[in-house]
Amino acid sequence: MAGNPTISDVAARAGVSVPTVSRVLTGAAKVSPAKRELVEAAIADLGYRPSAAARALVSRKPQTIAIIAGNTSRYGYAETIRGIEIAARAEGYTVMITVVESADEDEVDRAIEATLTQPLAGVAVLKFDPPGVAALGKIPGNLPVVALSGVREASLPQAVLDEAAAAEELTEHLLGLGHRTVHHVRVPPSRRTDGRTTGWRRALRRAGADVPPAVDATWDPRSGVAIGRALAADPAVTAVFCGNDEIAMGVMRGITEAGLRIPADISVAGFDDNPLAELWSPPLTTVEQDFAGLGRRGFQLLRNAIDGTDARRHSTERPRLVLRESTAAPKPR
Amino acid sequence: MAGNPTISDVAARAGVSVPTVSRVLTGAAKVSPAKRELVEAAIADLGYRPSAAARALVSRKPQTIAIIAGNTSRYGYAETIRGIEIAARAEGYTVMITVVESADEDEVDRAIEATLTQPLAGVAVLKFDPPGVAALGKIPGNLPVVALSGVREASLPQAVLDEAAAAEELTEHLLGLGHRTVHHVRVPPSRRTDGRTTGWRRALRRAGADVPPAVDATWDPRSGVAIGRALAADPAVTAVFCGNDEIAMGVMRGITEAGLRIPADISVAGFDDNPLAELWSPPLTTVEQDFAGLGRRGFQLLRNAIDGTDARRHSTERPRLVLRESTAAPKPR
DNA sequence: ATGAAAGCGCTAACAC
DNA sequence: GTGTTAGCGCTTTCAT
Repeated sequence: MAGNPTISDVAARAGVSVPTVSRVLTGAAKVSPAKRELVEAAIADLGYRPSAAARALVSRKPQTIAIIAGNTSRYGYAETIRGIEIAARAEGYTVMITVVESADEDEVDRAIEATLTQPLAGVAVLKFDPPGVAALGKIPGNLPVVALSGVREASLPQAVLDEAAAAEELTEHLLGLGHRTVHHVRVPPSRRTDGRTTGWRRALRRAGADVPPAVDATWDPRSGVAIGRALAADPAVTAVFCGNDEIAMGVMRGITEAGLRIPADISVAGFDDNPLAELWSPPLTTVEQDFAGLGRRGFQLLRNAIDGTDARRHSTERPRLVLRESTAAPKPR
Repeated sequence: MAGNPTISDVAARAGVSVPTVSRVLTGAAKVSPAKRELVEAAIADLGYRPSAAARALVSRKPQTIAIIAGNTSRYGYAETIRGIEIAARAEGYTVMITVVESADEDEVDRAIEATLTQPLAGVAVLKFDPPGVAALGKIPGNLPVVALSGVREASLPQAVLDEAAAAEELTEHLLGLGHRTVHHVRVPPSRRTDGRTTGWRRALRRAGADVPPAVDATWDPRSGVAIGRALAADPAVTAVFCGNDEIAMGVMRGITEAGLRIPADISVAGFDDNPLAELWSPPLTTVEQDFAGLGRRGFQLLRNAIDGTDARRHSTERPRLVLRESTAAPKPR
């Protein structure tokens, strides 16, 4: 026996037929205790492990789900993936990850093709960015899918973090402190607009405040530094809402380098509640997003889709404001 | 045709035999241009996609590798996984991730079993922590494996970041600044000792400096705060080397809360060069670890093992010291 | 309760 | 070059 033992090796060793071994394995039908014991002993002796490939081939019930993501290492992405993985593992699913780094059509196609080639029970797409959006569009309709993201959408099962509501609440908090308006630094959005920007604008409009143009940062926290310096140079800027904590940290550094203090001169708020946010100086006011929970909820929706359960297809959760020391009332003029 | 089209649907549609379609697919043998075109048209029409399960079953050349990791979201882990994934994808491999959260025997077994059930070309294990070490011990010998880690080891192919050398260099730097000794805060080690601790101790010993007991932190950056406060209370402490940047940030916060300044009163250095390290106040002296590169190198070694190439089985890289502003000469007494 | 036979979708081996 | 035949490791009939 050169390679791994197969089911027929087990059958031979136990002195039973192959289907009987299969029955023991799957528990699908009754097997007499005596034979069951023989089979189990043979399995243990041989170190036998069933082949998922052969199983998926014949039973058409793959136990693998694919996660498609534009990134795996940034905080929100990594935590969401972790949440999916934990929920999936708990229910006996294996997880496969495909990274689609750009929305470039060729790259998306290649990645999707490679993934869909696998026997998949379903797919979870992190629709956080343009690659995610592009990937979602390519998944064939007959495969169960769930989208995870910050922006609500109609057609597919989707788990959402209501970023717009949270951003609105945060902006209102800033306005309530007495700021005449709030400036906004965006992280790269998944589409023309994103929930954080939408909520921010909504709060400003409702309060009748000026809506200054949003400033675009990249995902690199360092991109916030120059933006912070520029913001510091504008005396109209008293409060800044950043698209994520990392950018906020860059912006704060830029503001500090320009000689202003936070929050005395300018209030800065972030988004995500990165584990380092509370350790920052000053500790960062932000919005706690339960990414791992998003992942878990997403997996549940995917399971519903896989099982054909006609259960809920949507799940929304409202992120929670975390007030710390980087925001305060504007200084009197 | 209820489900997905199969290779025989394609063959029927193109008016050729099944193996001919297979030959077009794999490029393994010559097919006349005419038939090739027919086949390609049929594939496109049907939206046919070969089944990786069936392929792996018969060809015994799976194109999937598994990554086994104790965590997916912490910086070093996430970056390493990203590096493996990118390298693997570039060579046509799909990546599957298994998380083993604890070294608990049952959990490790379950996770490994579930993974090995898949048709796998090979496995990459992140041997950063006890779960990784435990998992590594469970991989059957006939499966290509690579270990990625900070500590050199003999028997398996392994890609390494020479943390001991880097930690030694960093400690020497601190000693060279005039500190009588350097205190050390450890992150949870993968075994009794880890490279960072080893390098630190080696430098101290060689310099004839005191070797204070190492203090243990958890992975949570907040665990550093209390440690920082305690360290600040000890007047003998003038320099602290932390096992990673996040802990260093917690420690710095604790020291600052205790009323001391960095680096004037106490120098603090980290490890990893987290993207936020240079934005911290003061910017953190640390060691840049190329985790993504570690992942890439690891994948190459794994490929060697898979292909049976008798190429190198080890790859070491020396992390690079990054001097910033959190370390300085001790203040004169 | 159990075995024999069939077949999942594909590639390998062998004719021609 | 191309078709025919076999068979990967397993589950699913269908007998018994």
